Amino acid sequence: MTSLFTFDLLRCSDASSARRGVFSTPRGTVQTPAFMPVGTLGTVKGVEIETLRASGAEMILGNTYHLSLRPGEETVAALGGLHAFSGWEGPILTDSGGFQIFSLAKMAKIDERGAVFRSHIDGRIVDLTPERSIAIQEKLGSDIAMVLDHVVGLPCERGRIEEAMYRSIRWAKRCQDAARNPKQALFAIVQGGLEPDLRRICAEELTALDFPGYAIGGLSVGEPPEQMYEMIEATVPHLPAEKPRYLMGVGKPEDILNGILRGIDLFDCVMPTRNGRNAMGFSDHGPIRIRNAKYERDSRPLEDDCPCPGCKRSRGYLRHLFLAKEMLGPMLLAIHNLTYYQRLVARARKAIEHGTFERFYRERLDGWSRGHEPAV
RNA sequence: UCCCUGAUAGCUCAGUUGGUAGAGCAAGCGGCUGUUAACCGCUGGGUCGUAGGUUCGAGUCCUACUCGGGGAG
Repeated sequence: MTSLFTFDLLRCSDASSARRGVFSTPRGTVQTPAFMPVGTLGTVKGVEIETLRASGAEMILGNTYHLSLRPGEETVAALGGLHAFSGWEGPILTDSGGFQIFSLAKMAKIDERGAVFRSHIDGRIVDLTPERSIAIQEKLGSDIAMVLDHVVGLPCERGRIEEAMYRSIRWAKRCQDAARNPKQALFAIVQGGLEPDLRRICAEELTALDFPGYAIGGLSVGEPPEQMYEMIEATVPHLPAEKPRYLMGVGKPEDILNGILRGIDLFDCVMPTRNGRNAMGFSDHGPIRIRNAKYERDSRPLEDDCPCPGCKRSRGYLRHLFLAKEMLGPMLLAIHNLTYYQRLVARARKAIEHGTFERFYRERLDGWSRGHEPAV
């Protein structure tokens, strides 16, 4: 496993925990810090493969729970695995279904064995255990599998956080024992809510189990961003420096830079695609709500220097597409946002290489907080 | 010429036995963080066709008129 998956640190910042690395997998390398678009059902919604590649994405996500319900991991395997099935030839990371235990909690019963779901599609019972999650992910054939974890919403009383955290460690061990495929790396997930000492304990115990990568989970589930940043700071020092660190489900552009500043290497989030479909475009000047009337006759692109296909059109045109409910509107804004996120992490990588990341960080946060651009 | 029927928000329409009006869509704005989301939420907006009458009180009842739809001759 160590030979197939390597993580090389090219440079670590002197002034912060930011670091520039390369994560290598049998299906290609990933320049870090990296942002991974979310492709829950074997597609990054509304974005074709070449476009996704052109946006700069190197690794994408898939989801164990969703794909096992539809079309089913056996079907994906029969069609050649998730890569052949979807057409994405680069690295794929599959989430374990742990987040769905949380987000579909009304339909799930959780105990030490695992979680029993009612399918959100047809109400059928789904039995998701650590072993089953690994078996599904091996059938899907992703390059990185995630351990099944127990996520709790925040804020939450310490007792429940602690219980879920220790259970997550035991489930991580069971996932590790169940994993068979040497071509698939298994990442562990640190839980512990907003309790710094629980975060530390979890990080240390998982580190002792020696995983090829570590994720920080259970954040951006209701807590203010400052608390999320504090939890990253409480966790990162207790993770092995030579392994990639993945902040799950995060986040807004400012969250990404705050994560990088604190030593995170990998990010994923639905925000660029979902918010894009919902008519919000990201930019260096903050969000652009393209439905707003002020863009009706705005001939400028979303961003002047963006190479994405959406930025070959005017804001007025993009607004028209949304008001007319044309599917191209959501597609173009999703593509723009993915491109924006990729350009953001690319700039961050360059800045780390040049030893100027902290300045880049301050300039960007300042630009977003000013929140407006020069008048037309 | 007569009879019937309709006129309520920008649009299509609800409005119980009379107690000064609602919905959907549209519009404006906001939210979205390991996707149950091309989704969800909030807001604005109407001298109830016009003029009279009955009534304590009329979008609701009566009369006339205007405009639209249907029918008879």
